[in-house]
Amino acid sequence: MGFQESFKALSDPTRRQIIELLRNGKMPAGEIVDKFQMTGASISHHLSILKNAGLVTDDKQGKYIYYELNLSVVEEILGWLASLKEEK
Amino acid sequence: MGFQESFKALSDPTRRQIIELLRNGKMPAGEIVDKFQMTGASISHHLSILKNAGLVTDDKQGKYIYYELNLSVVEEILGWLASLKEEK
DNA sequence: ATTACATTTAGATATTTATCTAAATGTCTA
DNA sequence: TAGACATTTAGATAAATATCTAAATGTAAT
Repeated sequence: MGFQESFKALSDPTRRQIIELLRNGKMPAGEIVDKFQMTGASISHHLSILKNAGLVTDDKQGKYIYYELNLSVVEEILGWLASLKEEK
Repeated sequence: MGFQESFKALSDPTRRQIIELLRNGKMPAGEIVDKFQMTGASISHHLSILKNAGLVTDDKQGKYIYYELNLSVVEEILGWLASLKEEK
């Protein structure tokens, strides 16, 4: 993980929308797919990038894989950005 | 501008380092170049991406071009990230 | 005016990335 | 156990990106 992957993950508009969707709680992959005009394979790719960056976690429950926002990574990024406001 | 360009700009490690350098105040392009093992042309390219994203401003004074961090864009990103902590 | 300096622009190349279609994997249900 | 469903993986392609060298631009100093 690290900022590299986090910011790269956030630099794509589809992935930012996915993250916004997940603000209200976990959601299965298929339901996420339904919100976009893009193949499931593409969304799956985006989800794996978000997961790799630590921004989401996944939880397999039988047929479904639930994705959930991981706020601790969001906090790390917030911390870095906030530090820019102070001289070193 | 917009989040698209901001996050893309922040997704490169060289550009994040440039931003950290500018935490302590403005700096001319050449001095920034000196901090990296990369050609001036490449740094210039990175600076133009940061500028295009609104993350830095430039101020030409004779021979030198001073770059300065623009915290208002940092604040916008902070705002978006912070909003992820609240349900919609 | 010439030269030197500071920075950017242009053009080229190799790498990364977003997306697609098709195929594979795993799980449930009839 | 077949078939349907949910999701991912593989492989391909087009577009974007980071970097370089070389050339251009603009400014200052001699």
